[in-house]
Amino acid sequence: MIEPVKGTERPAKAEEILDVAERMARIGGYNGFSFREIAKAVGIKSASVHYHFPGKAELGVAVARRYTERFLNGLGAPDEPGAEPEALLKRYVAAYRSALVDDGLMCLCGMLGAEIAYLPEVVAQEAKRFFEANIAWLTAVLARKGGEMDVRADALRMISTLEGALILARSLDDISAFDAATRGLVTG
Amino acid sequence: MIEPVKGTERPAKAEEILDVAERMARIGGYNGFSFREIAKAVGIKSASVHYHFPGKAELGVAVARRYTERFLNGLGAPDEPGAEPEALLKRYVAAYRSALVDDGLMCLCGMLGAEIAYLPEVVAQEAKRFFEANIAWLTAVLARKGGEMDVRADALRMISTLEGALILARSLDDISAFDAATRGLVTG
DNA sequence: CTCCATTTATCTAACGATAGGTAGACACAC
DNA sequence: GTGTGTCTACCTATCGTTAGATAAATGGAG
Repeated sequence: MIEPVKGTERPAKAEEILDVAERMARIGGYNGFSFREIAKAVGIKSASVHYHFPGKAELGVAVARRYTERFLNGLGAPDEPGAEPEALLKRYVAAYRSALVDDGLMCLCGMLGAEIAYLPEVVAQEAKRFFEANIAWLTAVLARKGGEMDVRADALRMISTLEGALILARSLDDISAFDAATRGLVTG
Repeated sequence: MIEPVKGTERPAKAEEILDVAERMARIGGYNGFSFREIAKAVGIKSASVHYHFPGKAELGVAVARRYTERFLNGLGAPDEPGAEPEALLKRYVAAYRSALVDDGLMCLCGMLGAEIAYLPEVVAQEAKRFFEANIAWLTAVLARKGGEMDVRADALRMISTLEGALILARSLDDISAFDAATRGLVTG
């Protein structure tokens, strides 16, 4: 039997709860999921969800942490050998696109970021950490690419455009709007 | 006595309600305002808010309509004589920036767009209309400027970047992130 | 000018639904 | 028998919404 390496081993039911909560949050934000709805989806009662995650804030933090971790893992190291910086940037854009096109979901932290003023402080911190990690990854890749004047500004611009494009495409109910908005983001 | 020209004359109290609702919605989205909180802010009871706006959806629509109208009015005509296209685009960026920096508020329709899956249909339509009007304005300006290959794509990219930059800057609690993200958006 | 009807704008009080959260009992596994 | 995980049964708070009453202003009709 293969044991997970991470120190974040969780009961299967807890993982299930995170799955449902993440999907709901990526549609409707922090207010888009509730203990009762999650409980119904995973086949237990809402009181039992509190057994795995004491409160909504803790659940929100857990969802955001796992999301950020997976997102970064999916990107790979910014100095990945054998991967051109431009290919890494394209991979970055593709990560956003696939969320929208393949799963019909928004970026979790884009959702949290929009409503950040109403978030429990601990959850807001996780959204902030996601963006800071993204900036770090992008600046590392852009620095490797070279020729950039202000890599941090470019990183911020890329993230902004992608997050905004998700919102815009869903508002217009037109996936092609995402592609149009992000066209030329990488190859400039 | 000067009578307002518009067909949207409203009792002063209704306008007050819209003011409060808009400010709350631009902080916390559609779920960020409630009849009770609005009522408290304008000094009446929540039931009385229903006198002016029958339901929350109608209030949301009224807020969004007024917001869009004011936003477009603030931009001026895309073919405004004596205004360089580039100056108009800078005015567009400045509109977003001033909301964030001067008022500490988000774009209403960016907020609505983020949670659009949970919105009453009529409210979602208003958010969509805002973006479509913005695309129309920007494409008109960009077409005047000339030399663009795909004006619609450029318009979508500008809106996405600006909306995303608002979210990013507020998430990072760093206004300079907005400026960095939107630097070179116009003069590119 | 006065009387009556209507409108305007607000109130009190409550409704049913849903939210997050808690206490204590119960079953099952090691 | 000690945890682990789930249950039933509740709590308090807030939500949008409604019913019904009230007081003040408005506007014709006699």
